[in-house]
Amino acid sequence: MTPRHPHRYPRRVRLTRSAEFEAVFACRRSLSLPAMRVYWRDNGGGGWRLGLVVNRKVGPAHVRNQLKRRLREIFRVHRGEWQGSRDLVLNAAPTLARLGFRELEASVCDAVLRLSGGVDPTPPTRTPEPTGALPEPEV
RNA sequence: AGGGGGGACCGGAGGGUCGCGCGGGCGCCUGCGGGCGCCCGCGAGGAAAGUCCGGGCUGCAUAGGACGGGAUGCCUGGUAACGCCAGGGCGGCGCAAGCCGACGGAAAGUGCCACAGAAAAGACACCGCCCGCGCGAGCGGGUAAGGGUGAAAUGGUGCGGUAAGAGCGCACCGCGGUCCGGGUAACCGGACCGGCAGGGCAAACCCCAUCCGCAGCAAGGCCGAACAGGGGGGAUGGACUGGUUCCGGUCCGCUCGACUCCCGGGUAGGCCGCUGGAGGCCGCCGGCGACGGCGGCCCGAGAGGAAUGACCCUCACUCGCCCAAGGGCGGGUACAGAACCCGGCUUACAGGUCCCCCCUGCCU
RNA sequence: GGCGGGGUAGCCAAGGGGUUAAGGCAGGGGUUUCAUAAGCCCCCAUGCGGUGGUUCGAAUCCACCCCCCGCUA
Repeated sequence: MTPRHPHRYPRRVRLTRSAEFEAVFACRRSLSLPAMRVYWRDNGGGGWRLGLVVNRKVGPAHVRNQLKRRLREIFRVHRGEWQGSRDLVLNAAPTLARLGFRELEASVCDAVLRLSGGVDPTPPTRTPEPTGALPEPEV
């Protein structure tokens, strides 16, 4: 990692082709929240990568575009803080577009934290996630 | 000063930090496909929207044409083209500036006009009115002015006329025709003639005039894996076994399969199309104008699971609260995001700027 | 992005200028029955996605918007 620019967002950390999206969906691991649905898959190193799904129910084109830009911005800033290495696909619900940037940021970070619950070496000892028995390869 | 009408335009401004896309330059790395870093430049709209029209572009089809189908619809221009625009005509609204108008044809034909009404199209006479006959009920005839029905009933007003009436006659208006004048034309004006030809609906079928091949960048073209499959060629082999090491024998294959080479089509993916154009700005000239001509200057997005975001500061506008002017605190700043490119139309839109014109009131 | 199709009672829907906008399912009320189901009768109002226009008259014809569903990788 380049110490000078820790918050880069180059194209290679995005999911850019159908096969990559299909691979994430094929893992059949997801987390459903009121505001979004999160699919993920371990990609075996290389850091976190992001794919976005925002369908027309969310709003008109400029609303969808702004939402995707904000989600990318959140991912760019927080990507280095998260442990592990995974591909994420966020499927946004219509209510997500009504959130301000700060609320959006909090809800995305919360979602990532929750799906990392089973992986984190210091798991929160509260209620275990239903998918706690992840076949997590060693870090 | 108040009210109203028309046109053109802007659609937050400045700065900072992090980040993204494209182009250029330099450096480093490379498995030569590219990757990374630094610097510079550029990076959504007036509607980018709806996809309602028109064109360019691309492919397919096509001898020419007709039929079918669709579109347009006062005239003349503008334009690459248009259902757009400009000017003009006609009709309607407004005191006016101005605004609005699907504005060809119903004597080419077909069809429809519910209910009511006598009668809904070249048909008819309910109540009336008048004349004749009859004691009378009524009958025969004349009439379409009046009543009544209806969205719509054979032109309107007035005078004459008559038994009562009627374009029956006359004047004006309307309508039709011919001629003259103005205008490129739509149309306008005038003279004469005709007593009137004739209901409405063409966003009913239709007729007339003009225009239109079909599809759309997911068009179309190039490269092209893995895997499966197509076509053509090359090469003939494998197993077992007998004996005088060089000859045989049996079985299978020999149009299959396997091997190898070549060719062509497709898929994932990549590249081109992809942005310099009916382009923008300024000036001059022609034109009432839309627009055109000439000259100069400029380059202003090219993504592809899809680049414009996040945060902070100052200012502007606006709303609410506190409040003595002043200010303080908090909130908001529209409609909305390029996807091949243009010309229009339509729809959405906080707020604001400039110019011209009309009406009313007051002052000079 | 491009190209098609469609909006009629809660649901499925016919009607394509004429005055009560068919019919079926569901729901409600009544009748029948000892009771239930079935049957029979009645009900769902100003309404045909909105806004204008044409017409005497519009769900129907025309224009413009809104929404929904397909096709095209």
